[in-house]
Amino acid sequence: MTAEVANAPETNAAAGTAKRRAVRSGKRPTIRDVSQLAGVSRMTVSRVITDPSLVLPATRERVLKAIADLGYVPDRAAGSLSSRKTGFIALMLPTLTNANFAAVAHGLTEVLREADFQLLISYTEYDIAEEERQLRNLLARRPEAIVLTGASHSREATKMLLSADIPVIEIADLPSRPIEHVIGFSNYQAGRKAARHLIDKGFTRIGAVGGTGAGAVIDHRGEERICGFEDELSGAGLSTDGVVRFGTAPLSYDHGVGAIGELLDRVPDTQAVFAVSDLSAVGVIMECQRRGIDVPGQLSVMGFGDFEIGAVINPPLTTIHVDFTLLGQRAGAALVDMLASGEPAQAIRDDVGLQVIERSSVQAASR
Amino acid sequence: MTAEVANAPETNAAAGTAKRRAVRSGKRPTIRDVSQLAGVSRMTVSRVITDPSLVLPATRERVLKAIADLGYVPDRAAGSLSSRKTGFIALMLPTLTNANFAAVAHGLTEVLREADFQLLISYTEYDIAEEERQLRNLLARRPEAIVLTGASHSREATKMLLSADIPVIEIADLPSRPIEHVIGFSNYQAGRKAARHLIDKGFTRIGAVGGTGAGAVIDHRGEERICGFEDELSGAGLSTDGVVRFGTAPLSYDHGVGAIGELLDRVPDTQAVFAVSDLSAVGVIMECQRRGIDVPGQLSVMGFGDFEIGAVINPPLTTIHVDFTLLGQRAGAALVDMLASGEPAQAIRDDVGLQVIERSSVQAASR
DNA sequence: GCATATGAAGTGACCGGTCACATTGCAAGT
DNA sequence: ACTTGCAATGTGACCGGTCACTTCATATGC
Repeated sequence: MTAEVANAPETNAAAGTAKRRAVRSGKRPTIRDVSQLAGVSRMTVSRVITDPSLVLPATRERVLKAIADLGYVPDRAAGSLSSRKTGFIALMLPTLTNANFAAVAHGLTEVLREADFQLLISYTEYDIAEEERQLRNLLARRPEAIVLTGASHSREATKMLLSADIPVIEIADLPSRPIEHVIGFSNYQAGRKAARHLIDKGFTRIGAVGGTGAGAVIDHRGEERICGFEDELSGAGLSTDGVVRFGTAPLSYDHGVGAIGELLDRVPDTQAVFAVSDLSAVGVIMECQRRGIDVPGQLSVMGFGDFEIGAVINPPLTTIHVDFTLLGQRAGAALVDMLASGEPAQAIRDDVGLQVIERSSVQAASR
Repeated sequence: MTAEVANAPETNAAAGTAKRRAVRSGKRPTIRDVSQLAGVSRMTVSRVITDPSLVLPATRERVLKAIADLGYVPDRAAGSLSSRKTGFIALMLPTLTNANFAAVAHGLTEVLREADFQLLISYTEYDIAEEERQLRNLLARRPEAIVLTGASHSREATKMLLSADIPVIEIADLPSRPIEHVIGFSNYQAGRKAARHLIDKGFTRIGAVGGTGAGAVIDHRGEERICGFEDELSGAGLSTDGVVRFGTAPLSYDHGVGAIGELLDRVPDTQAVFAVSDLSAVGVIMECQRRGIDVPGQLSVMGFGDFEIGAVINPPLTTIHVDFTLLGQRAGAALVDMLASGEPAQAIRDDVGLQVIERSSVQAASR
């Protein structure tokens, strides 16, 4: 027996029968088996599956019955080869262990499911070399389009993307030289906006915590936010001594815990901090509680990403919101359009924007 | 031009060339093009790709050069059809918006990447009907194995899984009648263990918060934990009045915020609460803070899942840890073994176990 | 009543690889 | 010198669908 059903030989009679049939016939039924059983040609079966309206109801029923009786499941690999349509959309993200990127995947799936596309998800762990490797694997599956986080790719990766000759959408950033389509927001502007917000609240000793920009594993988007933040600070004539780069991507709660320590060592009288990620910001707040530093009384804290946890903690976190689900949905909708109509789509550049969400972790400076 | 490069006509000279070549030749190069350019047969090219050791180094170099010159990327759909090996492993989860399930995906990928398998991820949103639909789509891609969250499937889904005739691994549960292999832990035992822990701390008025068991969208695993919890409570002669089923899956922070309100309305003098998910537990703690209820002074809180946030909040959350990453890795390793060796593997039943993590959100009852 | 349009179903080639087996050249064994 | 063995490469069929046509029957128009 190929596969024993442990502890439950009686599991399911019907299923058992199906199983035995599959084993007996030696292999899975093909479209040919179905056509013979239904007494029609293979093409008719194919039509029943791809566009039933092309087949007379009576015939259709016979075919459907044959399909059900045999437990036939079409082989998409064969179909893809012939029709040159795989129904795959490739998605490459830095990681799935990040609620916002997971939201992108959800948004995309939602839209693509209806159009019968299957997402091929890959992740790079923020590693550009890995991105190239994964990309090669993905392209071998002949996706009809590819969605990836934008802005920084290896030379070879860019080349592969271009010669793949399929729609390419970069998301979660707004690169100045996109490969083709872009649906995202400016991380640099997010940083500036954060700084502006804190400056407008009357703070003058303002810090920030982000990841280090060294090594192969870099969070470019986070770094861009930090750069924007620094520039805005400088532009306002304020010191950037409180901008701390600490630890490596992916940034999580721990990061904030460690980074705020370093920041306060450096600039003890800091009034407000921006963390490049809400997760890090939550870590900052928790560490402050532990140290007896009142947030926002003594230190205001601001994050980025509007993660769910930010709204729940005490004090609730002021942050910058980007609608990642929407971003995924827009990307999906754009792809469905492009792939349905002929190809020569105008290059898209879609900024989904940013929004400061004011909650109570930031409190205007007392004068 | 097929695809305009917005705002950056000068993007990348090399890439531009590749693009033009692809466009000029009209379509992607095939193994035939490579073989002609290299002056060898198609089979030799195929060998260079799948097992270079079969080809003389000199020949190999010529082929590799031809591949590079043409920018050839093999078509796995064609290869799959012929070799009857797709290199796909299907993974079906309730959602990706859950750190623990995402961890499973990560653990699996890690192991499978090395063996050159591509994960085909699908999620069901805790909906059994959707599971069936997704399963059908997945099976059409001819995965060589399938990994899914265990215990409850539709009749039709079970049938499809059995007749697919590929290894099936159920994870994140330990169904009494598994389909084939199981790598997981007992959610029911997790519930009992949680109750035991709180009872041992000396509490007598103990509550719990979980999701409702009604409707199509059910979190069976959470419900099992609640059942185990109830049983242990009853077994100890304690009341189960404080066991609250509230809201629907997926459970997050909000759930705890709402559910603790209902629980305290019902049983105001509750001493300790178990939440079926850490996320919900965090919500409970934050809501208590807001209401001025001291945790753990007035109310002890315990969660499940050992999510990162639990270690960071104040007070740190007592919880039950399950190593989901390990779970994914084990599943991956088992699959690699099965697929490498011949098939007739012994049915696996692997319990990765549970571990109570004591932190300070639970404090022994004062007598 | 007959040419023509239209809908339903069938035919054979083909998609791009890989399988099983055949062929070739050359070193080793007797 | 003549097998024998093996490594390197080639040959043609085939995987399971779908494409572009063709065929056939029936409905339609004049």
